[in-house]
Amino acid sequence: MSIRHGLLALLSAGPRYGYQLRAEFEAATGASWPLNIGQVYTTLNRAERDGLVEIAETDPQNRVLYRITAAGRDALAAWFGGPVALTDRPRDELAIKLALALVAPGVDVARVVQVQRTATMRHLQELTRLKTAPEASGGAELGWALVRESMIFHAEAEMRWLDHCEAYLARAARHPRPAVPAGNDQDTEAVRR
Amino acid sequence: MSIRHGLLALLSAGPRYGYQLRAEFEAATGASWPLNIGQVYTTLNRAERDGLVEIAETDPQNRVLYRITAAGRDALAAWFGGPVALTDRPRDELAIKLALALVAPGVDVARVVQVQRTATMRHLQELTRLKTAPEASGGAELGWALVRESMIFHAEAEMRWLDHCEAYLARAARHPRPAVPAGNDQDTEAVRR
DNA sequence: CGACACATGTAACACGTTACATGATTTG
DNA sequence: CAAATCATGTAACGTGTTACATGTGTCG
Repeated sequence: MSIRHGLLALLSAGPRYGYQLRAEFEAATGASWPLNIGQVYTTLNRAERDGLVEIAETDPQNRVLYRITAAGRDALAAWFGGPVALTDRPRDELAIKLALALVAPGVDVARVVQVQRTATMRHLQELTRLKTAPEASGGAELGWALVRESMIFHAEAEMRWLDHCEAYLARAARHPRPAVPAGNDQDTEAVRR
Repeated sequence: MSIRHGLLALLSAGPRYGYQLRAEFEAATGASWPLNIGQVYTTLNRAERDGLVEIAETDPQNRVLYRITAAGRDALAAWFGGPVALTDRPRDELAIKLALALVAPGVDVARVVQVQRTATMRHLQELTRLKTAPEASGGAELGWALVRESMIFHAEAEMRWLDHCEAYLARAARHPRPAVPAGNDQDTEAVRR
């Protein structure tokens, strides 16, 4: 629901039209997550369906202006007023991947960790490089800085976690699990009952 | 696509049926993201449609066993072989929220940060509490430990980021932006052309 | 028997994403 | 004029999510 709320936030400053919303959304977040223009219109339609926005009028240039409604302001206030909960967050694909690499037979977990480390490291370097880059356009530079820092912090956390995993695996290698004796991959345990 | 690949990973150890897949998936990830049983069947159907799995046979107990196909093994190998890319990851709702709180009029950004900090802190405490909890069932304890650590690392990163944001805001408060003089929230800038 | 867990499946919906169609306007 | 950009919209599809329907087996 981040796009929906994001558009509501922009509309809370006054009526906007579709293209303008995309431009301002990307300006505010530093275009970290490019927003397809079609998505803006579908999201606006659904928000209108739900009574959060309404069509205000038409521009001098014949552009369709959307206005936030009272219900929309309520939804926005609820968004800003409460935290982003755990349950709101999507599954962490990397964590799932590693956890399942452990139970899937014939997967070189250490290699998976290494590949990810390389990619995350490259990502992290790119982000830090951007930090010192001469930011051209003025304006909502602040938001992009915050988003960028968020990405950096999470990438660093991921690097640390990968180190952690590697250490864990190294320890597990020294104290190996008995593992399945024969080559019978087929039947492990049925679901417990 | 994490669920799809997750099921493929489990099926790579041999044929499984729906309920079993859910049980093993949750066991491997520590039930961090509870998996609705309906989701398992729809995902299996779609994977079958795409030729990644096929129905193997029926159990002694009349349960429908799915088997991974060669194409499924290829897809799985590609998943494990490559990193989780940036573009694969969903939008970070918290970062978007903060970035837009900066540009939305009349939002107390510092309060948003504080509310989030409280929630994340509580989350972090719960996670560290779980770390020392006496884990009952044996088995795939390792995966859950890794997932839990991942959550902890990311929660810590979020706390640090929130501190960072607060410092940023405090600095901005000492060097305030001119801000809009009158009460005219309506029209900011049109999209640049 | 009745309640409960197991087991499979379908239907409907949400959001996000892409591709496409259609004009108007600008610009080289 | 031709190409590009602006601007709005629609159609189709993907995954994820929930609710519901249905039947079987078990256990008190």
